[in-house]
Amino acid sequence: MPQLTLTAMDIAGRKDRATRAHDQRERIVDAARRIVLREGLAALSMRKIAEAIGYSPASLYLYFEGRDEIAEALGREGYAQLLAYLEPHACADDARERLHALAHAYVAFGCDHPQTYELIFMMHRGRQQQAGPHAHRQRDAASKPPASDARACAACGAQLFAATLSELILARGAHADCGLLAEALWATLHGVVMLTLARAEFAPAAPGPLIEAALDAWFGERAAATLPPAQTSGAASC
Amino acid sequence: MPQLTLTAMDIAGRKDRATRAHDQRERIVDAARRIVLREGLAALSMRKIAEAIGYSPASLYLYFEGRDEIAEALGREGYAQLLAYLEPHACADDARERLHALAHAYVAFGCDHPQTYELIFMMHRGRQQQAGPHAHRQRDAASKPPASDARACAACGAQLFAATLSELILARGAHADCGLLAEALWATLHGVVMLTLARAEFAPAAPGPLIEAALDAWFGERAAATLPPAQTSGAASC
DNA sequence: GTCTATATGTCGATAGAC
DNA sequence: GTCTATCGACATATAGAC
Repeated sequence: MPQLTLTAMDIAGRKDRATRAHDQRERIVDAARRIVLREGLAALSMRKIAEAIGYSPASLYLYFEGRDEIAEALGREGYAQLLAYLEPHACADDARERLHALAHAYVAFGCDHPQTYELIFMMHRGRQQQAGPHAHRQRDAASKPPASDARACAACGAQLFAATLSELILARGAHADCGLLAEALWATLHGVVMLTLARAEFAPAAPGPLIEAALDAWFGERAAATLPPAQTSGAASC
Repeated sequence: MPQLTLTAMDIAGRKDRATRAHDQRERIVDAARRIVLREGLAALSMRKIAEAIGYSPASLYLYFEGRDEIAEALGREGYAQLLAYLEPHACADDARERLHALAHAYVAFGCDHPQTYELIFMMHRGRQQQAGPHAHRQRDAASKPPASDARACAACGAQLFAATLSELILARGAHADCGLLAEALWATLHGVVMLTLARAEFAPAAPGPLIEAALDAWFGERAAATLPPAQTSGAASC
């Protein structure tokens, strides 16, 4: 049965091809990650990636549509890194303890891995239309999903804290709009990170005490009974 | 007295020259501002500025050392704009009312003038070393002051709120570390703005209620007695 | 599948004529 | 003081040979 054998080989060949393509994509992303970690997202370019893996720039287009797709892959990866980094800090039994640990870890991650944090939350800015003459075609084509998994990450920043926060509040018998407070908490931590990364002059002298003060005022023991009630507008309460 | 006349003319001439130079600088900055407002800071280039005012790119270097100096001038201007925007919102007699108005106005300014906000707080990022081959000379020369008035703006973000905040807290007889809380408040508002500017998916559904919730939890009437005490570490208390 | 070569555009900054 | 011309570098992306 030569047909069967041929079919089997076809399948094997297809698998091989798929695997090789996958490996190449990984090599490319690896090189891209090294560049971003060393020089920042703004310095990422097809040429540099190609040079780093001994390719010609043209070959990269066999595996990725362009720079943006590579950057997006790095962003996904970065978000996974952030989650992995936070996970061990979410193990405390006490909700309050857990919330504090998570908050400090979040800021620590952002400050210690600025390039990765930038990848996650700042993919958009700069280099808006600095591309070549064919960029508009790319843009039109890429306008299908503004970001394939953007919605998945959407409120994820807040959701990182929402569960713990709701547990904390419920345990105290208080009734508050957890979604709103989680967003506020996320914004605060994000703000601390961004101010720190923006300029040394903007950074809070000591982020640690600042985070403590913020959490204490919001969720400290003495604040237990004073949380604002769920509001009529906006996000669903917990 | 020909000497005197000559001297007088010299002085007049010098004044003229200085005035003209000043006018030219203004023309340049005006054009630069228009470009940034229309296309963002990343799109600001010497060539575009020159074209906008009918100059050759080379001529700009007679009035500015380079792109960075122009951007810095725009940043100063943007900060002044922010202050001017906030001022009318700081007129309420009641400290609590004033704090709320300031907070909302701050976020509104950032969201409504993203390019200007970027100019103030994100001058640093991207385009780090995207310049030409002679950029290193520039960098060496410019390394005297990392930013001439950076120190002046340093904790200004927090200071925008510190006075009102301290008044509010003192009025209630509570004792808290105003500096720390002011920084936390600033970080929160900055975070809200940045998340909003970064991506629609990140932005809080409604910034208004979020700000209200944050302020209420921190400084709401029911939170009056529960503010965290001044801490031993960090900034000076008020 | 990979590369060379190229098209097309961007930029900062300078030298030297006028 | 202003411009032309240019240097030297960056980029995205494609066409077509091998």
